[in-house]
Amino acid sequence: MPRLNDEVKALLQEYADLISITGGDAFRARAYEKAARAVGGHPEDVAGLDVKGLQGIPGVGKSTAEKIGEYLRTGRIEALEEQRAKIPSGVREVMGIPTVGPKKAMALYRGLGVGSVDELAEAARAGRLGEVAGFGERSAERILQGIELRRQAGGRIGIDVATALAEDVVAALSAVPGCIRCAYAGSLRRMRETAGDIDVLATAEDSAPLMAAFTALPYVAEVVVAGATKTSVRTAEGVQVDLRVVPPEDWGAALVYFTGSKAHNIRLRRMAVEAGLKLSEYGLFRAGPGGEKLVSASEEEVYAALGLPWIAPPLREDTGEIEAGLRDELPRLVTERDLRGDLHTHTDLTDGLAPLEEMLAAAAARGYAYYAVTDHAPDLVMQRMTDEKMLAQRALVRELDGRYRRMRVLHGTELNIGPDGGVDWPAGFLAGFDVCVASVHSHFGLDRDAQTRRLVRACENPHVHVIGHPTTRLIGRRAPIDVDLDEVFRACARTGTAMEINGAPRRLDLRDEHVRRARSLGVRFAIDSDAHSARELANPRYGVGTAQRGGLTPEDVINTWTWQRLKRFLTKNPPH
DNA sequence: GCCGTTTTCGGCCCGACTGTTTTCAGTCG
Repeated sequence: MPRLNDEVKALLQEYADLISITGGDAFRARAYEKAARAVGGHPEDVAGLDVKGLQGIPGVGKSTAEKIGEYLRTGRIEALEEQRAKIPSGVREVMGIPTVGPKKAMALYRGLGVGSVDELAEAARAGRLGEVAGFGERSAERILQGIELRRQAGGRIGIDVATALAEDVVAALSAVPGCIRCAYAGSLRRMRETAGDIDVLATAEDSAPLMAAFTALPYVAEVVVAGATKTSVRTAEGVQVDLRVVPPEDWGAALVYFTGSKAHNIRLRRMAVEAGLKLSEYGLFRAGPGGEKLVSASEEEVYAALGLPWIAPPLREDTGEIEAGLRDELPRLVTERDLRGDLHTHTDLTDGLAPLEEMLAAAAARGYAYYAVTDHAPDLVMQRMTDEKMLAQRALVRELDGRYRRMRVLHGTELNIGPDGGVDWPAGFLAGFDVCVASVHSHFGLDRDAQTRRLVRACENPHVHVIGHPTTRLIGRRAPIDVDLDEVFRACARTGTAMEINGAPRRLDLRDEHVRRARSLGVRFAIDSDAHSARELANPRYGVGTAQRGGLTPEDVINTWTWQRLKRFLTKNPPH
């Protein structure tokens, strides 16, 4: 299920981590990290490459290529196994807690025998961390905060991982003879930002072949439940996948039921009861014993029988969609097909993996009408940006613009919003960009007032068009900054600055509820990929999911607009 | 370990922040 490149990426990353933990050469560790990233972002499948071809991937040399080759041949990497034998795997998990890196993880293991996150939490609560040199009260506190953040994520998996797995299961089962329909449901269909497990629904006259095919999938590690209507498995990565097979005539009711949400379903059932009906996963029935089945075959029929239009899954949270449906005022939700361009992307001039030409070719293949290159600005020092490099890139962009018949290439940048709300360059230099995204990359700990002021000031900058990943949260890893979002939204609406819905699966920032709120205050949005490789240009599908959950229409999203209209927005004259 | 209009060795994204130190190591972006 995971692309082989992702598997290899994970192994190389693990190898790099183990080198760091065991105190190996930091540059060697970095080399493997770099290779891991490069393999993950490489457009070509590594399975089709020999050692020579693997070395064609930038950052992959002889040694790494041989290790990958070994893995493709034998399914294991000896050197990695040797490293694994040295240290419990839990130490690497401990390293995953914010503020804990390889050195601290090792110190905790050596000093206290901490070999798992649970043991770390226990030691921190018991006040034992102080026994290890370099740890004090504050660090124990921050470690516990980090663990809590992870606990809140609750072992849920990212939407990208879940989607890939779900699509693979659906494709495999759809190919089984006798399978009439198959789709995934649950929170994933509602486009929630993470998934706890994966629900797959299928119809067939005979469920046995489907169940057999399901449990035989190569990545199934354990069969949790095996029955005629429901089978649950766990993958090697620990993800639970449930398959339910229903008769073809019950597809619609089952799909409604298993898509949820629970709150939405409860509302539907209550409406059914009020109408003298009964709704279950088996259909909509007349109430009472032996009540006749009215409809069940399609979602549309079920909703219609309750007096509702079909409701898009991302809206099914009982947050007003039922009422809107009854009034026939459901929004025409924005879709991925509505997107005419991407306004936040990177190249290898900063921390992207692919050169400009490769990103442009991939963008053009997506059918975009416009595409902005927005590499990092100099205040993010590690990216080593200079005026000269940026201007040289601009010259190249101007040259390449026009190479693609239907796609306009825009030159932009991702600015850094400083603690006081200032950005990297003075107005004169900024004026040379077609589009400027401005984002917070530092000073995450400012207090609410300061954080709000800095973002408002960034909005007020006439050269800032989009606020990138506005809350800077990383799902399950970093809490959002403390900021008065309403104040910032008002500033956006007032100044004609768009809020980004960053489609990177670990960000999804703004999130659904903020989107809803911002829209009500008159804010416009940009759904961007923040791509650091050609593959990540597909990220907007997740951002679109968030936008749909927030009830956005194409009108709300500036990168669904024609270039003519977007161009006017980018001149940022306050509307009068 | 990778890489070279610095080319087969000697570099490797650099600076800020944090908490612990009493001069700095570790982590992060």
